[in-house]
Amino acid sequence: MERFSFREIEKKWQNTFSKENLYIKGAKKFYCLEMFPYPSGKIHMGHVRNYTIGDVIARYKYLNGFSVLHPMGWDAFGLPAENASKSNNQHPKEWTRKNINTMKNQLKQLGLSIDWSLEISTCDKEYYKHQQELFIDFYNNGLVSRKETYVNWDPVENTVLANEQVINGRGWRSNAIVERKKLSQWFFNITKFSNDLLNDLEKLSGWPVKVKTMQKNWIGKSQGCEIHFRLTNDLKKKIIVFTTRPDTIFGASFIALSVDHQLSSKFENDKDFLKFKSECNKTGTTEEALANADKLGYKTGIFVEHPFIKNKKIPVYFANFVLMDYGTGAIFGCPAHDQRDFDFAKKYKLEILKVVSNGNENSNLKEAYVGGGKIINSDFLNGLDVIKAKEKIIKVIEEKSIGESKVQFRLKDWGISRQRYWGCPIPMIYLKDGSVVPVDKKDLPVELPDDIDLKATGNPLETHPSWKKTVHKESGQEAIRETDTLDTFVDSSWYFLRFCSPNHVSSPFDEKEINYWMPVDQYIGGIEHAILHLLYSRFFTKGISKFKKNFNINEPFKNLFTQGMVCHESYKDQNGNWLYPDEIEKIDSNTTIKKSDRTKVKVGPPESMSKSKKNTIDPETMINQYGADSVRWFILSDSPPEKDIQWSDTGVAAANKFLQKIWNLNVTINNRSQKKIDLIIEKKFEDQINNYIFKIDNSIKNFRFNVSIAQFYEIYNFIKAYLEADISNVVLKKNLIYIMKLMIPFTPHLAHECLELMKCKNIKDWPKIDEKKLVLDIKIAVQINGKTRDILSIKKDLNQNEIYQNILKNSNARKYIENKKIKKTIFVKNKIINYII
RNA sequence: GGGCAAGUGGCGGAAUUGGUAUACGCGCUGGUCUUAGAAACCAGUGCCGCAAGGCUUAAGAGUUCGAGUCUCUUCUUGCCCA
Repeated sequence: MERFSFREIEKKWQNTFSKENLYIKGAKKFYCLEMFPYPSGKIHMGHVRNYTIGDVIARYKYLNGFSVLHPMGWDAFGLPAENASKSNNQHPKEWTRKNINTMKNQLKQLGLSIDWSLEISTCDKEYYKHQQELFIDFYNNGLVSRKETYVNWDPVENTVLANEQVINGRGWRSNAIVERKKLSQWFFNITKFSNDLLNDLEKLSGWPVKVKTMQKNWIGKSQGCEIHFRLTNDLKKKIIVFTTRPDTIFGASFIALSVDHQLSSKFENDKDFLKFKSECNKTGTTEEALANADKLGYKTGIFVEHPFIKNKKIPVYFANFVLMDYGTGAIFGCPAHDQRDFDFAKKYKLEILKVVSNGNENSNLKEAYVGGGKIINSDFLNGLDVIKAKEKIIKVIEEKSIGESKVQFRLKDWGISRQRYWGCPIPMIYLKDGSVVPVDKKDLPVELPDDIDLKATGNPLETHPSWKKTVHKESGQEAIRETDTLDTFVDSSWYFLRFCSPNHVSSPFDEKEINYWMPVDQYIGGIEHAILHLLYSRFFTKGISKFKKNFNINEPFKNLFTQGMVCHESYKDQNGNWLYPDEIEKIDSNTTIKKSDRTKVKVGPPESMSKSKKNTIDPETMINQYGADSVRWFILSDSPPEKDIQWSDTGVAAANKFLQKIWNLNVTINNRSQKKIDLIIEKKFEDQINNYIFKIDNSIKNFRFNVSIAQFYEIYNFIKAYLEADISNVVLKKNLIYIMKLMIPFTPHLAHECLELMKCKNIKDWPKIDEKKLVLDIKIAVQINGKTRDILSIKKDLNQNEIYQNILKNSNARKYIENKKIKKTIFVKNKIINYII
């Protein structure tokens, strides 16, 4: 048998692919986009899976006559480049370029249908120049502001972290305990779009429900109200609190203020208070940190009146779990029905009064009861359920003018300042007279300086001897540049727009191209970006549509697919050190040993591949060993794309074997000597192939690539069984060509090579299904009392009686119905007959 | 604690959406070929049983002529939010 040499063939076809142009604009367009990678060094299996899935879709659409935009680029700014440069003394620019080159070559080896002429890199000044322009546009349209706020400060990375970068109170990268620090920061006013971002989720029918739910929870719209509490010693003054549970007002036993509340000015000279305040600043700002932190309070000695209970005085505290940027920076505490309030009340021995019945009114609470129920101990609210009580109390509060209904969002403005070098400079300057203005658009880009001191601590742009000094041309004033750079999430919030016209010089994008290609028809990436990247991209799209007149896009991604992770077992030796898969050997199903010293190895469960656990498989090694087609085939074959997949060496070897068989089948049929022809056999053969085409086409459309691949295995067995049958070479070849065309999206190199062997000229002609032939010989299930007793192969459309006669003649179900009284017959034509006896 | 998924052989998984449960692959067993091994090829492989047959989709109930699929309860796992 001829051996299929994937090395030669893959190289040959990659050359051809690079010359193909998928996106000649036609009547039907399809924008297929996978999340672009961070150039960290080499590609990993997660990339292979992501881009293979994308390539199947892109090629499928291309072969079905669509103009396909299938670009690739690099999310090239970010902290790792800076860290790497510190440890190996290489400039971030060089490090990044080197990685991009490596990874680009690796991606090319996968045989992806990517149009590399569209390549962009976010660290190129040609890209970030336009980003700076967009920033200024956002600024001029009131969508950027500068605020002094508390931020999550990572003391190891020396930088500000977004809330989502804080995990369990620690920095996501450094694992250092996060502190609260007050800084002046630039913000995108994403909260101006809170309602749109929430409501438009409903339009996104092509998104996974799961992702939409996560975004909905993240935006977190809640109905609540403000309530005014008058100070007992000065009735003209009041504290305004915000609450989402006004129905629990009768259970209020304290007021808690943020340490930054206006009232704190009274305590500026109070040493104890200042000490308390600095203590508070050690707590992070995430909800989780606040919930888990020890509840600390500082008693002010001030009291307020309860708005509904005469002569009830409520003490006022400063508390560490109340933040100034949530609501009004003041809350009322109802310990019985809020866990934080409960913890606080226990600590400071405050009253805990139940106002919502948990069904057991006289018991003492061990923790807060946050469920629903009837209101009790609450005067005019008694007997109402929580929802009704909320409506009523808000109405009363508004009537008495002691507060008002308010909608609150959990979503906060997007802090984008980073005290880092390797990012897009924020194009703002600070004038001598104290004003802050954008850089003149004509002077863009504000370029990153190359000559920086990587060893120095702090922000290299800040410490650079001259870079930040500039002059404001309009006024002639000396000025200082903003030395913070943009969060890298900004870079990825509009790259999908840039891809539509990546070489457009005069503006970020050519609006004609945008309106042709956008929205992205299929976006593919990891679930880890379910909230931030996708939310920010949606915000950017909505923001741009506010100031670009001809920009008609409201949502960037029409369909979203989130693929699962690639997993592998992990291995630990006797000393607890992680081992790479190629350092171990499996003796039998229970024993795994370390190759070097034959000691036993502990095998851990399959987990997401990560460098720290050494459970990684290098794609390039696999491609060299088995070929790109085999790797693509395996990564699609074993699990549905949205689920996690376990990497298996035997699996990829099996893929390789099968592809070899496919090649041999093509060679065999190509050289086959002509047989007798039996038209009935030929028809049966062609009808069955027609069925397979239908199933494969369907499974590709539904992202069930593992099912498509199982079909190819069946087809192989099916065709092979016909090689010696009375069937003409013309029919065999014609149908094999159909199958090879179906294989192009999965194994493009092999499929093209086979089609060339078969002298197929018209590649771009996806096999059509003959709908009429779809159901061929009928198999009907024969059931007795709902139990299947036989399956009959019969002619189509037989009636009940004909089938009954058939059973009596041919079926071993006969014994169940012969001489029995049939009470009832359930008959579904061409599917099932069920006799009840 | 709340929300959302999911639970099918030794393993990954399939099931035309309420109508043949276990497709396809891996693994395993036997065979052919070979000095031997590897590769390749052929056959078998849910469980119990010699067989006829019976049982089986986490557990239990329900709806239905018929449930892996729909409803309820319980258990387990994963993810997200707290």
